[in-house]
Order: sequence, then C-alpha cells, then structure tokens
Amino acid sequence: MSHQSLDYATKIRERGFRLTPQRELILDAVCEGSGHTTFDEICARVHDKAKAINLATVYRTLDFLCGMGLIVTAEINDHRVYEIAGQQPHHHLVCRACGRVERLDHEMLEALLAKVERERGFKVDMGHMVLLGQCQDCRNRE
Amino acid sequence: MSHQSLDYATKIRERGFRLTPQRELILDAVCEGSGHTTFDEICARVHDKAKAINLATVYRTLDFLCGMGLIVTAEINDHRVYEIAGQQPHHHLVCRACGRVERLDHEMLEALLAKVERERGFKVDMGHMVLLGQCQDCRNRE
DNA sequence: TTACGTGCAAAATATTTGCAAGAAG
DNA sequence: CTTCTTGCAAATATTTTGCACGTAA
Repeated sequence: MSHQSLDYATKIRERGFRLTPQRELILDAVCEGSGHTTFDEICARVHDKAKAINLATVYRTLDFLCGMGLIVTAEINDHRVYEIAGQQPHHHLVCRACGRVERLDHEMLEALLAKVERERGFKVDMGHMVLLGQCQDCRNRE
Repeated sequence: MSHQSLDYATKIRERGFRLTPQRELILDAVCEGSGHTTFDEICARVHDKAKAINLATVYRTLDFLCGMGLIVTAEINDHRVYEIAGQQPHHHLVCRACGRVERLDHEMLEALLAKVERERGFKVDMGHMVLLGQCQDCRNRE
C-alpha cells in the first residue's frame, strides 16, 4: 500500500457502502493512463476487462467515487476528465497547440493564493487547476 | 462606441458573414446580466424578445460568435457560461458556499504567470480563470 | 438475510444535421 | 441575384431513472 490509493476499500466500507467488482474496475480505469482520463477512456478500459458493465453503472459509479472523494474531476479544453484523488495538490499546463499536458507543482501557486487571501479575504480551495497556453516546444517551432 | 463591444457588426461583415437580427439578439443576451451568462439564461432572454428563435439557432450562433471571437466561454462549477469578449483580461472568485462571483483583476496573477514562463518556458494564455473557494462572508459565518 | 448495487430498457435531456424557405448584402 | 442563415423536424448523443434481480457483508 505504498501507492496513493491508500485503502479505498476501507474508505468505502467505513461509510456503509459496498466494494463491488465494478467499483474496483472503474477506480482502476481512472488510475491507468498518466493522470487525466476521460469518460470514454474509462469506458474503453472497463469494457476491455468486463464487457458486461453498463454505461449507467459507469455514470453512477463515477458520481459515487467523486462523492466519496476517491476521485476528482475537472474540465480541460471542453473535456471532462477524472483523476485519482488524494495526490499532492498539483495543477496542469495544457498546450493549446500540441495538447501536451505538463504538471505544475502546487508550490508555484502559493504566492498567488496567499495574496488573494490577504487582500480579498477569499480562501481559494484549489485542488486542481488547469492553465491553458503554449508550451516551450511549440513556441520555438514558430 | 465607447463600450467594449466595439463594432461587432463590422467584425462580422469584414469576414464575409452576415449580421442578422438573431445574431444581434443573442449577442445582446450575452451582454445582459452581470458578466457570466448560461445557455439557459441566453435562451430565456432571447425568447423574451423573439419567441420564434429556434434552439438550434442559439447553439449555432453561440458557436459562431465564439469562432468570431466576439464572445468567450468558460466552465464554472459544472456550468458552461458565456461572456462578451474583448474585455480586460480578468478572472473570478467563485464561492462554493454561497455561489457569489467576485471579480479578480488580471494584475493579481501577473507574478504567477511571469514565474511559470520564466521557469518552465510555458506561456500561459489566460483569458479567464476561475478560482473556487470560500468568500470572506462565508468564512466569518462559520 | 438484508438492503445496496447492477443491468436493462426506457425516458428525459441535450446537441447536431439536412434541407427548403427566407433574407442580408 | 447570390448564397448565407434560419426554422423545422428528425437524427444523434448524452445522461438519468425505475425496477427486478444479484450479491456483498
């Protein structure tokens, strides 16, 4: 249990819910790939392993897992994406040109957050932010 | 023409497209209200003035206006919102508790953007950002 | 054994498209 | 006139729901 996904089984059962194969599969599917996963990717991975799982179940389970705080969701470039929760707070730089996704550690944002809180009294609750722009390679290429 | 919406009529015609009453109405509808407007609000306002305008037209026209760069769109708290383009770049603080939307000027973010560009070579193109959190009032109330 | 969860199919929504008629330039 | 746009209706796509059955605990 060295991984980020501590003991999700316990987290689910603790609150009186059940751990089902479907929930495990879908949670796995969110973990696969590098970080962000779209609904369709999740469906594809799930159907790979168990063709019988229903679309409605995927919808319901993703909602459920969000509600449990085991996964989080964000909107990148008009696409809803899911990702496993409980990681270090971090953010992404998404290149509009090539679509590449780079990671940005939370530390970079701390100065900004502190300033907003100090000057506006607004406490930003920023689990995951997405900054769109242009990456270095694409800029050089121009 | 002191307003932000310069001469959109010209901008449209310049590129060989036509200015229609529908396009004017929908553009107006996006301007009304204070800043953000949802699809449904737009429909409601449009139907107020002209019941006959078709849903498909609203969809097509919003796409069109985005394509022309006359409006911009963002995602706030699971809701797609539209807003007139060409304003000063600015951002919003959205309170998760009460839903209030405060404006945040671009200046606040500049230090962050400069840092990302310096350290990562990534040029953030930040027309409009949304920070979720908790506003001062709601924090006091706890 | 007990309800929680799932599959299934249908319903409710949301969005897109083809095409003929209407209208902007 | 020309051809871009719209309205309409149908086609798609997406998401949600009700219900009987299956199964985790």
